[in-house]
Amino acid sequence: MPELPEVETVRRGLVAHVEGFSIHKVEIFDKRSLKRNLGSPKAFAREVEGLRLSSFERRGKFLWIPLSDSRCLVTHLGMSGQVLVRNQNSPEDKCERIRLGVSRGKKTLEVRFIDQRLFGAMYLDDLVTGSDGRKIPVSITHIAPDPLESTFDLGEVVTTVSRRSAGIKSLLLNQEILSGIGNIYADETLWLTRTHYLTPGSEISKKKLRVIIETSKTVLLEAVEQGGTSFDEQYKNVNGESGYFSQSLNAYGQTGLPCPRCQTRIRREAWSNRGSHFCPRCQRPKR
DNA sequence: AGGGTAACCTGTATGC
DNA sequence: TGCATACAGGTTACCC
Repeated sequence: MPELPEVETVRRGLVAHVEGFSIHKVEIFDKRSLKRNLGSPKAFAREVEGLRLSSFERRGKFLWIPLSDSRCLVTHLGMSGQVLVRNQNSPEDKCERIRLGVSRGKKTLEVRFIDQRLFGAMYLDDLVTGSDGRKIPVSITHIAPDPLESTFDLGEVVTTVSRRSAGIKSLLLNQEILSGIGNIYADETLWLTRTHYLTPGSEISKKKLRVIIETSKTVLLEAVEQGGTSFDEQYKNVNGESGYFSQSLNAYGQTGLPCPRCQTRIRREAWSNRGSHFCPRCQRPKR
């Protein structure tokens, strides 16, 4: 479910509601949500309890809380993960997998990790200094900077993409080239730039690649401003509220609806175990 | 090395 | 109602 804008919305929600709180209790309802954690669930709880939530970091779709100079708690939401901040004794949420009891002074709250499909996870990890000098979890050293990071190198990404023969969509989704883009924002970026999703990266001019990557950044930023994209119960911010970017979608999930530019019906094609949405007229394949 | 595909899971919507 | 199928905001392991 969550791509960069949704994860950033969650991050901001945590900053607003639980920054400076300390973890006093850990409850694990489903161990499968710790699948990327190296130690046992007990060791996880032991290490996390007592620690202070001093800051919330993000790269692409990965979120982490530094716990010391060399350790952190990483959260990845997978396809269906949510983080909700609830009052103590709030009604139960479906598919809650992990609960962190947090408090500051007299104020006590719960940070609930919800995940229907179990593709997401929370796990403890070591922090290392990445190539750009930023401290990141070891497990994400292969994840490239996202377009919203100050170290993001547009020229480098354009060069990489221009050397690849894979389709532009799979390159935009490749988190080792640039991170944060998922199926929604890839389809939206390609619609905005009138690009067919199967066009090989090497067949697109550098000038146009530059426009495509810059457009992806604009789309991500606008979606962050709208609080992300929600079309069902699967994505909510930390308060359980929906984001509004779904109202701005031009292609993703718009199958059969008129293209906002030319009125041709948006088509969905099965692609790589998922779907690709595009306008067959505005986004013709290069012949 | 790079590209494509299947696998990991659960829940909901749709059609017969 | 019951059953089968399709589909869902991601990542990774494993083929070629």
